[in-house]
Amino acid sequence: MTIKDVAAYCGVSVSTVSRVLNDHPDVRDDVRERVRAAIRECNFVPNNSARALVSSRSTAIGVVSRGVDNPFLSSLIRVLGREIHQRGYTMVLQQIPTSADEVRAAAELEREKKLLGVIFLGGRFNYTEQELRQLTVPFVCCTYTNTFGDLREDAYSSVSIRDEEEACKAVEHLLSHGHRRIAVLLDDAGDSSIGQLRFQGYKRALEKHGLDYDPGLVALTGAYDMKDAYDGVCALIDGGADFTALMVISDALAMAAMKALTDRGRKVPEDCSVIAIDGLDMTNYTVPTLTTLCQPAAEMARESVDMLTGIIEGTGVHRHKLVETTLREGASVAAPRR
Amino acid sequence: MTIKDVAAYCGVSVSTVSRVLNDHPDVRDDVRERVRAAIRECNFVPNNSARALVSSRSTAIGVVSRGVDNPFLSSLIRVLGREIHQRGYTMVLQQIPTSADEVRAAAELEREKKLLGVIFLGGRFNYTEQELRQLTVPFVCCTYTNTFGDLREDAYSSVSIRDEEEACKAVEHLLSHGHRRIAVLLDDAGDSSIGQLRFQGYKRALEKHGLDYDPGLVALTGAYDMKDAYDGVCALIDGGADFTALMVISDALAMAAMKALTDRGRKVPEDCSVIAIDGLDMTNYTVPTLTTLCQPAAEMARESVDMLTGIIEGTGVHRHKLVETTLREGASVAAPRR
DNA sequence: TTGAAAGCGCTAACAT
DNA sequence: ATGTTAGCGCTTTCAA
Repeated sequence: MTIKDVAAYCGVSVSTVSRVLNDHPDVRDDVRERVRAAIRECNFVPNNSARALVSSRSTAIGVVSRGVDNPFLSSLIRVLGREIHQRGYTMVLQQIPTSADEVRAAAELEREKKLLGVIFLGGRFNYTEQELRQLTVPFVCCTYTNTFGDLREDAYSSVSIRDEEEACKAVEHLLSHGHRRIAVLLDDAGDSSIGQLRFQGYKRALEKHGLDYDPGLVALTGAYDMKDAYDGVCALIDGGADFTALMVISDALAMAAMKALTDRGRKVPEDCSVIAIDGLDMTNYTVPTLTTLCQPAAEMARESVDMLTGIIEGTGVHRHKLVETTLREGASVAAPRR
Repeated sequence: MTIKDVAAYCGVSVSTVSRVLNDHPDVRDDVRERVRAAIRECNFVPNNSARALVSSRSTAIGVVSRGVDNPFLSSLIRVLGREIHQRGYTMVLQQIPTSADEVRAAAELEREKKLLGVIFLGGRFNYTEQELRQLTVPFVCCTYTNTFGDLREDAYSSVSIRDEEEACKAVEHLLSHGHRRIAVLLDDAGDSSIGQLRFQGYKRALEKHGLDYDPGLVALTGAYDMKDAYDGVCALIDGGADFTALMVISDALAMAAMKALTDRGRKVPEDCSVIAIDGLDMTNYTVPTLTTLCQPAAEMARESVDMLTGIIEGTGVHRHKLVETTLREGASVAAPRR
């Protein structure tokens, strides 16, 4: 069933059907109705590939998100959708597995959907100029910046928190409560990841306050996974590690960590304080409520869209915005007992 | 930058470039290398719209999931991806907002990606034959069935749990522990939703065991939302409702419910037991661990793909598979104190 | 207000 | 082994 069949079905030309499809004014009302009826009766659904192939301009902004089940990214996507729509653009969302290549995905999407620009979510930290040449539209990295790549600063935009600094702040929050033996839980997924940056922040905080870094206080998870996090913390405890507080690199892993502590007979926060970074809505509902540094998702989404539309419309230039987290005091941090 | 440009760039014809792109054997090795180099140097990325438009057959199976942040669906998607890939097909994932029309989305995707079939996740319960005629390929509803629509049974496949019966089982689990005053938490999103079916199950369990249905023991959430669930349970308690156990229609809402109970000074399970339906991995990590009826996500995914590929390959017919949940005993259910 | 016709970028016969 | 060419379904001039 094509536009041609519909045209034949109601005795008009394909251009007329096309006009109806695209709400062009130059169609007589009765003809318009006749075509509409035909479309309905034939269950005709236009082929977007063909449309995209031929139509020159679009209003599409691509959002390429790596990781299907990262809840922080999900909340970001929701706000992005709203912001993009508000500015009169259309969001084309592409979620890809963590193992996939987001740049390639974006490049293909750019051609398929005639994108005006791309917003990357949860991508890698080490893009090269070479690989980004696949893209011919402007892009912004949301939640991260190209720390380890060789991109020129004026070649893209980014919105992110200072991961290292914020992790340092998290540890300092624990320090300010009197903790001195502070453990850390992180994923050892890759070397150029958010986890590593936050781990650096952990070490810097210790150093800054004259504490020794003790590798025996590091719990590693093989993957970014709650079971692994749970096991990691259990192993730490079972190994006899002596700590009164735990810094976790993300809210999701912190949930598993609190469970491990509880199951091993350590009350949170009495026996062990826990702090994390992210600020998921969900961790408002853990018992106890998680204390965490919230990333300003709404602000990050707004900034990303602002920057991108600025460049698309020629009114802005590439920038790199750093946003601040906000401490959300739950009930998972207290002074150490001893 | 098109295939034509690449062809010109290295002095061959477009067909040769096309052959290289599609790994056709009939290209001399040195030519193949030359073309590959050109593709790299030109940062050429093929236009999938054009490819899809012209190529007749594909191996694509569409997965259309309504609801970006339903964690149960996320886990399903992961398994579906694996299963589809294993059978030599390609998964084309489309996640759409709850407000969107999944049938229309699927129909557009069908044409764009030349789908062989569609798997719907989290869709509506009331499809009409008429609207489904937009689709010209077979489809299966995963996690639900067309309870309220007029689809003929042999027009589609489905894999789901018996929502009403399972909810009934959940309540009976509470009854078996000696509970008699059992409250329920549900979303009043729509009338034809999973929530309603499970609510029916709640009422049936009471009836079956000679207990009166008390509207005063129903907590409603406006939306499917943790904050609403939390407020709903608080309102129930503050209103003086007298109950020793709570049945929640989903794991996510149960997390919020347990938090509300805890915040209002009711210990789970000592003062109030909680049971839910879903079996998210995450609720293994709540404190206390949630007792819940687990939907067999892996089995559901496998069955869905089996059914669909069976029909695609002509070796199967449309069926409606009902799967059983498994009780995962956490620590959120105990005998009532009084 | 309508229709005819030229492509959009690509694949797949068909020729060579 | 490589090139030529006819479309895929649609939008968009341009003419009528």
